[in-house]
Amino acid sequence: MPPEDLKVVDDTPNAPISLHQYVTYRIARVHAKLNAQASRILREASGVTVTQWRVIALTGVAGTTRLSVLARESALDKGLLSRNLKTLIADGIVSARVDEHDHRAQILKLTAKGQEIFEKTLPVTQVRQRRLQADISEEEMRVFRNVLDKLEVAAEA
Amino acid sequence: MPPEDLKVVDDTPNAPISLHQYVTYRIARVHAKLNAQASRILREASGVTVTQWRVIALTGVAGTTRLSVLARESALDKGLLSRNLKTLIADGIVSARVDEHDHRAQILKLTAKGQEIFEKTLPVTQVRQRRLQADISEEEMRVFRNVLDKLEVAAEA
DNA sequence: AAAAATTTGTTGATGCATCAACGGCGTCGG
DNA sequence: CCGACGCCGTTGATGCATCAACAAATTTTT
Repeated sequence: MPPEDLKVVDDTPNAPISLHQYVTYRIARVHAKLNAQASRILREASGVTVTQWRVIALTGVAGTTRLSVLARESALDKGLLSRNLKTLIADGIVSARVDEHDHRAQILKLTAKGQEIFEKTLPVTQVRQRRLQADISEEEMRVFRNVLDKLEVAAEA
Repeated sequence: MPPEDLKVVDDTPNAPISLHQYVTYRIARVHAKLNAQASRILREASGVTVTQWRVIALTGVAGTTRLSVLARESALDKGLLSRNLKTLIADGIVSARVDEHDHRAQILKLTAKGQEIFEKTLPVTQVRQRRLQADISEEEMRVFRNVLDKLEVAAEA
């Protein structure tokens, strides 16, 4: 009987194993739910997708930036960013002009419309963030982020 | 200047805001990295994908199960599961036979080949799990999971 | 100054995830 | 018994994410 194998491990006190399907798993689940929530909130607030909002937020904060910088800062795929920027530019939310000093690169900036979306949406995301954390103490949060850091490092090895 | 807006918020002591791009964001990043790592490890170990492995593991543990049960237990989309099962069945890893008592449902089970993969791969995932947690104390882990739970609840609201 | 290597951003291919619509089956109330 | 309803699993459509190949521009090496 196959169940035996896992049960033994799972029932072991302090078993690191019941967590296999747990940590990675639970992160995946929580991630999916947070993502769905963010997606819904952003769509209602301003009709942008999560990735689009990330680009808008990063660009808004930076004032002026470039795709390669966004890719580094956000850890998002440059191909993904390129596609997203294309629609943001087409929608008049981001402007792009060729860099004088490097003709490969484009200088990205929010348009007035983009700026408006940024300023309107930022508070919405802040409220959400506060709600998410309402029930979590600072100490818990500190530990949480610390563990995330450790997991991220371990995930790269 | 747009940066002002955020800077003010970000620099506020105890600002809940510097975390907007943090918690959700960091979870997304860690998730992506964990996923990529799992994907690589599983491909090397037995040539299955992450979702396939989840199906195999759940089925292996359960001994016998059904798609709807898998969907509930794993919180994966039933459509996604259906597609994955299709290839697992085609590859001779899972067997399916119609339930006598409910002709809509199928009874799923690992084949000998699937059982072999399950038994060969389980330890690999266990080792990985131990590595991931090597640097994390039990207390940290407890807090971490607790925060994940709270976030998951908050994400559903 | 020419060749090689690197960087920037675009595109295509593929796989994953989510949502919605559907056909078939079973169950429950009348 | 039978019609309404809900559940099981499949399929299609769509969007997201990752990887790899590429052209153009720049930088480094020799």
